[in-house]
Amino acid sequence: MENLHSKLSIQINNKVYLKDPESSELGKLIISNSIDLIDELGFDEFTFRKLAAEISSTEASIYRYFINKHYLLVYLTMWYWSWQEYRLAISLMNIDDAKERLKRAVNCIAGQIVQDSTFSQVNEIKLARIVSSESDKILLSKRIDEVNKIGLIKPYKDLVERVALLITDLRPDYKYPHMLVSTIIEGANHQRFYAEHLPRLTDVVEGEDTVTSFFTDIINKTLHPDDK
Amino acid sequence: MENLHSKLSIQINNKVYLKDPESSELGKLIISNSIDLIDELGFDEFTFRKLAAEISSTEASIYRYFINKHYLLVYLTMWYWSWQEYRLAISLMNIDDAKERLKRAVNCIAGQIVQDSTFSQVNEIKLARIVSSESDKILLSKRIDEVNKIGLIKPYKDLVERVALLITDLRPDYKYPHMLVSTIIEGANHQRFYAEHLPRLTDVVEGEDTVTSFFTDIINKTLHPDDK
DNA sequence: TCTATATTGATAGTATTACTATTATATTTG
DNA sequence: CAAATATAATAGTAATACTATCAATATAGA
Repeated sequence: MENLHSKLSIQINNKVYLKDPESSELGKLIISNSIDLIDELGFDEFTFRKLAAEISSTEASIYRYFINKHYLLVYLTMWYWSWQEYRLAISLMNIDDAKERLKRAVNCIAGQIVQDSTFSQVNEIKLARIVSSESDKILLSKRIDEVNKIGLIKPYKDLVERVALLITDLRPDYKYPHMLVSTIIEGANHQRFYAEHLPRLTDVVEGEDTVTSFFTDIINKTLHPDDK
Repeated sequence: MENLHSKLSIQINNKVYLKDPESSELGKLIISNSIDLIDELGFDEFTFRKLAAEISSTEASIYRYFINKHYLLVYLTMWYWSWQEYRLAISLMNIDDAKERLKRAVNCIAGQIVQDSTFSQVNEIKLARIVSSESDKILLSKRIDEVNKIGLIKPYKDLVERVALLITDLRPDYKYPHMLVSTIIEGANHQRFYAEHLPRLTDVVEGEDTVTSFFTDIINKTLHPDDK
């Protein structure tokens, strides 16, 4: 991806934080170090106390930014989905062919993440790993209705919608575009995790991006014009 | 499903518990009430203290059965996958046609759960809901390697393997049978949850089992003989 | 430059959780 | 009936998830 030299920042719904972490040095430290720590410890073992120690600050200071660690995770996850939508938009720019657009979209949502230097305090590789293993704690949690009501799932729904539209462009009569997209996004995350820890649940082959091939194959066959 | 009058019980790897909960009345109370409570509160809010209060026992007594609540969840989840494999075996009994066998398998793993009266202390509908929203806390957790090493994921891997074999029977050259099956099982769980809480991620239609139709459609098209 | 305001740090405290330990009392089994 | 076992009752600890208070410092506006 080409470097966009203008200063970009991803806008996040202000209901997720008490004070915008992008607005101060401490806030930026909270974001970048929480990504490191959650990736290292897992979300359950991650605490504001440990984070405070890491950045030589205090629990109380962190609580001025986020009401609790669940909302910090929501923030990170929202950032990630918004960033994915931005990546997708870039990847589709100036591409007109519907088939090619969809192919690129699948690569975007199912493919492996590489570091993006546009956003300095975010390590996208670690963040992708976090979203991969922890985002179900948001999407499938008992708090989902509360979080959804104030609009915090919007970035994810927007991403799904955008790719679903590409499917509808190509095959207007396909009945399950949203289910297909959300299944691919989450399935890809799971499969990548399993490849490392539970290979018997997968068919990954060393040195190949089997996950992308698998979902590309599904998309191709499921939206095959012969089956209209 | 016909009632099997013989006393069946699902065998669970004894490394998941300290004392077999099936071996005593208290143990059975722990299982049945933990299902009720986790379904009601969600796993994060569920504690051994609350469970103890519910069954008029004590935390210490529960700790004699399970070293912690994570392992109790593993127990419940293992039980569920083993039960699913049993259901599948029953559903395939005396059916010879490979296509029909696969179709039935997909209905089993993606379809809606109904109560099974064979196992009295387990409410399968609630348990299915728990597995649906909480099992990722096992499969995607930092403890997965430890849990996997002692064989506690075997029931799930066996279930996936069994269905994957049906796919291979039908299409020996299909390259991703395990990924397809694990994606369907987990995807179906997620989609059912979204249907209730985040319908924009789905294409569910009131009164239809859209989830099963969606995955059946994927299976049919993905394994379509014309694409060989 | 002075002052008001906002931000952070330092410290302390509370309720709850996730356990462990000890002892007493039933209950079962041999 | 004695011995072993299971459970209840109670207590206690370290860690977590916060909340509250106040002092120090930086900043911004008049």
